[in-house]
Amino acid sequence: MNTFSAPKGTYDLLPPQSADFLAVREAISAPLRRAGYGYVETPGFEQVELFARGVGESTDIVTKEMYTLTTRGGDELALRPEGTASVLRAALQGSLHRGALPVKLWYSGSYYRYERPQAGRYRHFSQVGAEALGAEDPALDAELIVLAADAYRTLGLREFTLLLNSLGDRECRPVYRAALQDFLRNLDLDEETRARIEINPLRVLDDKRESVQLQLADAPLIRDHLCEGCKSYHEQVRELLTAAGVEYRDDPRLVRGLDYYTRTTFEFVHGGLGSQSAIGGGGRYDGLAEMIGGPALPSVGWALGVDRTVLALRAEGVELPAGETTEVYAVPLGEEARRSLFSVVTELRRAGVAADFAYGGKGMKNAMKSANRSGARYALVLGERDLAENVVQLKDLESGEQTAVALDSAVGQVLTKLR
RNA sequence: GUGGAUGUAGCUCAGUCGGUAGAGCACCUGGUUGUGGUCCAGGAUGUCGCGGGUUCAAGUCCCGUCAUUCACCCCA
Repeated sequence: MNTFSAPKGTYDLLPPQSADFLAVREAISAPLRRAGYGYVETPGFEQVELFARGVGESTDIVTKEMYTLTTRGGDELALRPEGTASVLRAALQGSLHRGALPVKLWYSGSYYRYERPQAGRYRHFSQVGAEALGAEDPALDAELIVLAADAYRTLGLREFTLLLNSLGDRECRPVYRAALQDFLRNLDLDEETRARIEINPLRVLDDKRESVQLQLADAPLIRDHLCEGCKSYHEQVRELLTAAGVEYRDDPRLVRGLDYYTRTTFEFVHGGLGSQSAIGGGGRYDGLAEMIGGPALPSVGWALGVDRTVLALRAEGVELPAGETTEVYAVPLGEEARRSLFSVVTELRRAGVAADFAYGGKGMKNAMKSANRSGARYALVLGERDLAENVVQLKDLESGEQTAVALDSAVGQVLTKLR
């Protein structure tokens, strides 16, 4: 038995399932690259303060879910719990915001949160994200949402819903916040929730407990408190989405767990994951750059959960196309054959053919079994008899037909057969 | 942090009333001296999560513990 196992809440990605993850990352990122988003990669850890100020001191992410550490030099660091704060920090540090705006960036990586593991919730998880920095334009919000929805569709995902809301801006949100607090303070709630009313009242709307939801029926909604600017901005985003054929559902209660969101807020939810239904989400964060010490830089972005998207695809029974499969499998018999065939395989690979080789000195029978399992269409069999005649046996594994071809024309023959 | 469920072969699981373990799949060997997928024959594999208790006897009953898992909370 293994002495070690992956830490709680983590898992290893192994073949063949790992191919699904690569396919999901590719399907999400390819459209971003085509839409002018450049690749950005930031460290796996940052100063704790960046997340505390960026994500929000009052959020669960910062107060109880970060993996923090103190270096020998005394720096307080945290494994990144999300991507936006890091990417914005990197863009500011690299002065990208001094060039043409918006700056459009995409990224893919691992994130860490210390939470109780559960279906679709891991301590180490994988996201692909996109951020568009430095422009206040409803079309930019719409662009990102359309790119995400289209990526899901391309993967074959069907049963997801896009929830849309506006959280207002620094002008109208405080007014709403106060109105909501007045309402919430009169409800019958537990101590922890009462505390939340004072720190982050909007998040109370997100409570799933029925006893809480029943009391929230008449809660004031942000949409009735939006200022003219926010109202018109949100309306434009909605129109652009509709024009693009992207379906959405207005959800006036949609709140996100990160404090930096303003105006447009959205979440993609899927019913097949158990209780963790969000497969992706994001929104506009016009004040974040200033919160982490930069200039005003209105921005919008999202992150899609790779693990959760894979779970959603499995829940819908979507089969992703398999990745690279072996086309030709080489079976050598004996030392001399091994040397010759190895060169053939190398040449095939250099010519772009997916070729594999029976390593480990297997017997004929075993080697053929491996050839079969590799999924290869053709096998190349080389033994002493063939060497004596300077030929190699080219076998079609589907039909079982086998023909001898000249050893030095083998690569060409295989290429002709395959193409 | 709170609550529920489950831990038996590599995987999925069965195991009756307590009598020291079984199936399917996968794997290996042979049937075939140099030919796979099908078929046939044979084979290997277990700290029954761990520790303790009850008992003549524990995979089975009791207690503890660890792990996994689901839900709350929170979020991707």
